[in-house]
Amino acid sequence: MVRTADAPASGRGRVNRGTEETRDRLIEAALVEFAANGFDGASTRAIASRAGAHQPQINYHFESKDELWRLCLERLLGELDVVIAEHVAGIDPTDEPAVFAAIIRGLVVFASRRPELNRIMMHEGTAPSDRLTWLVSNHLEWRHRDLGRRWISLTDQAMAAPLPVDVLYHMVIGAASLLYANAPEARLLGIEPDSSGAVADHADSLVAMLLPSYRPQH
Amino acid sequence: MVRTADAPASGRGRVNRGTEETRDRLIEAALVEFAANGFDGASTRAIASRAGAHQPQINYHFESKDELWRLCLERLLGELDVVIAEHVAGIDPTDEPAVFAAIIRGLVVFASRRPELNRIMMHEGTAPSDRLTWLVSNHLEWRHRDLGRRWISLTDQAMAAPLPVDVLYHMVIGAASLLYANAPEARLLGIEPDSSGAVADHADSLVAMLLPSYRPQH
DNA sequence: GTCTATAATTAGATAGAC
DNA sequence: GTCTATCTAATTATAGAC
Repeated sequence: MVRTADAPASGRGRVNRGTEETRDRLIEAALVEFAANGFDGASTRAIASRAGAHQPQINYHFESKDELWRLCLERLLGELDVVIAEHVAGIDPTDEPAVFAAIIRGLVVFASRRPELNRIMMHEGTAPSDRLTWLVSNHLEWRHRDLGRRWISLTDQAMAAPLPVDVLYHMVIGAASLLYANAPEARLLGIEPDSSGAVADHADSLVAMLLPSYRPQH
Repeated sequence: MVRTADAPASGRGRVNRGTEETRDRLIEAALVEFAANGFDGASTRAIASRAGAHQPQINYHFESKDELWRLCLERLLGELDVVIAEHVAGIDPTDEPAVFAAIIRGLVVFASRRPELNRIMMHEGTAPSDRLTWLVSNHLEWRHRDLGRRWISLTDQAMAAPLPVDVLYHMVIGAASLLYANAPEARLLGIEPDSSGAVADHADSLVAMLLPSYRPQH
């Protein structure tokens, strides 16, 4: 089914190319600015400027800076899910170590490609706020529970390193993502986080440390 | 040699009790605010209020908000050095795995006691800035080099996990500190980062993962 | 939908009385 | 040294022409 030019859609299905594109560019620019400078440090002027738009367009396309922030998080988390799904695809779901290893690899690869998500979460996690409460209850809680369940199952099978569940989540995310979240700092230290092969090595090392008795088949 | 009351010191050696105390409280309050909200999110009014002082006192005691921030970092880094020195004290310096393990334990213990340092560093590491350049060249560079040298030596002795030097620093710091840096997030997930015994277990787990063949004597 | 102009608030820093 | 009052600049959000 093709939509013809002389019969433009109306109402709920209506699509305005120019508008959707600007909205999209604003979200993309916002997520970069929020990641680099935090919520308070990211001015709506800087966001609009990065998107090639004017500052008042933000409040035309979004209810507030807060709503824009939430849309940034949902875009990034959606992309994370895609990358993890790609890594898990084709693996036997009953092979729990292999699935867990694929999730960890997905986390490392995503953190290197899209450091913005981990940057924003590290900014927001340092103090209670309405944004943090929204983020945890809508997006983080189930992910945390899911990873914990998998870890306990692997622990029961003696496949897991001796790591308490309560530290697993943050240790894994910290070990997987700080290098990329703080890439500007790393570069000043002479490290190039995205150099070829380094990301895969990083992921392999982390998997090997978490699942000492697991050896992936090549 | 005792300074008598009727001969108050003057010039460079002069000490004003009230002043030094206010200055001290302002630094302590600032470091908490910078850690919670980032440099931009921490207003000088909020800092002064937390210290029980008025906002203009900040510019009386410090040249600028930037200088106050640098003094916060130097206080925190000084405290980190003390905690690491305490953990390394009494260990045979030629026992490289034991020294490395003690440093890691010191990092975990300090991150749990004083999460402000890692919070601030995670805020600042997400974008280039004069603050970040100052921090890296004055305080982070030598620490990074020192840890890397120790890791290479342990790798040569086959005591280290198969982890590239270039990822070691951030993986260790991320694994050691994210739980405490993002404690407000962890608490919303139902985790109490500072519960008794958990910090020591965290440190032991991390050491065991990094130095698989090292077994500490109890 | 996009633009200019601006309202309303808050920021860091300063002046001057005490 | 500490306080009140205030300056200048920057912030988010809105009004209204086009």
